[in-house]
Amino acid sequence: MKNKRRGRHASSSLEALDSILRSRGERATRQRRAVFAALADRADHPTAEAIHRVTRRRIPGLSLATVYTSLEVLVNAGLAGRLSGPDGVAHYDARTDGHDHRRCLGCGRIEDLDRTPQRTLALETCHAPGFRAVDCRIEIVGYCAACDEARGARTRTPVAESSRTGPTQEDHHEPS
Amino acid sequence: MKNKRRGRHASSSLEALDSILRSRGERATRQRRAVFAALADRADHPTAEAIHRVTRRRIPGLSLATVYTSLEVLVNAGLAGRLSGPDGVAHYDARTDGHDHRRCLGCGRIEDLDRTPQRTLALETCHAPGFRAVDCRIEIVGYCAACDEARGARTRTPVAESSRTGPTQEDHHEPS
DNA sequence: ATCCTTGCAAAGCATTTGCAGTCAC
DNA sequence: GTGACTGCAAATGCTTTGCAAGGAT
Repeated sequence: MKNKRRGRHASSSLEALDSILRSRGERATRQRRAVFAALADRADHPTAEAIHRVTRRRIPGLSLATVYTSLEVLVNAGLAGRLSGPDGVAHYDARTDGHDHRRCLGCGRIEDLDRTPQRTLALETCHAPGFRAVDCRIEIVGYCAACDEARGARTRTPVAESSRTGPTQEDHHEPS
Repeated sequence: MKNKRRGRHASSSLEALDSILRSRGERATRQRRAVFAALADRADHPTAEAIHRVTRRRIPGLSLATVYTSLEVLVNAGLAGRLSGPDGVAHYDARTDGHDHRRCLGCGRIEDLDRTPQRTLALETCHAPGFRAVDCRIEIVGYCAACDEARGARTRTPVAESSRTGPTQEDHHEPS
């Protein structure tokens, strides 16, 4: 089963984590390392609760509140990104380079898209007078192969950005 | 004062509202008409609470819960769109055609962008195998002229998608 | 030794829901 | 007249916060 991508930049980044945090006057605690490692270990974009479930296995007493504050620290330090979507819950991203996302309306899964031409174009053309652009967020919305097939020939209503009542599953399966 | 854009498609759409709702077996109530009118009346992208403040002037007893459910009905009927962003609150949009947005990190204001080349490109190229794309959401993030100037030469940290602790103002000024 | 962090629980928000009264049909 | 809709308030779910105990520097 697809275990590609696991531990992709965990090695290099985990070493940098300590010094980056310390250089910001913040402490490199076991909890923050675990949260960061759990995030860097995954190619999907887990929620705080998903990260909590994983990290709790290594650190049983770790609380969800700490996961939230640790993620906040990581985001502020530029070591993680936060994604907000129609589901109303925050998803976190170990990648901090500019890239696009693809969200499945069926299962809620968010995937990375690399070097898309529309991102390049958007960053080139978005510098309108009267607005200083610093970034752009691009998200392709649709159905992944599994969900598209599962729905079959059902209600194929082209969704815009509706359905907060949409996907419930967030977290496919985590490694044991 | 910039009152351009007010009532842009209110006339045509307000007439259609009743029949569209009725054709869906739903009722065209005074509250829903007011919510829709308030939304169509504005070029910015108000929150439910902002719409509540405006509609309450016409219908004093109108509750925030009703605004929420009315907006839900409108979104489901394809008469409005919902925007979710890093601020954690839902913004609503009277425009239902595909278009991009530009969000100011200073004041939180969201503006429409018409026919951007990156949207065309994104919709053309996003049909990857194993994914059926139905839409794309593109948001340019940065600072509007006023906010850019107000910040002056301050902390010009290029923001990615961080700062939930960012903008507080959501709603410039509403017509009395 | 200092004081930043954690864990717990409680508070905060935005949004949803249950129920009785009301209104559109 | 009937059943959907509203208004109120309470409930929900995600996220943040206050405080005492614990841990990193």
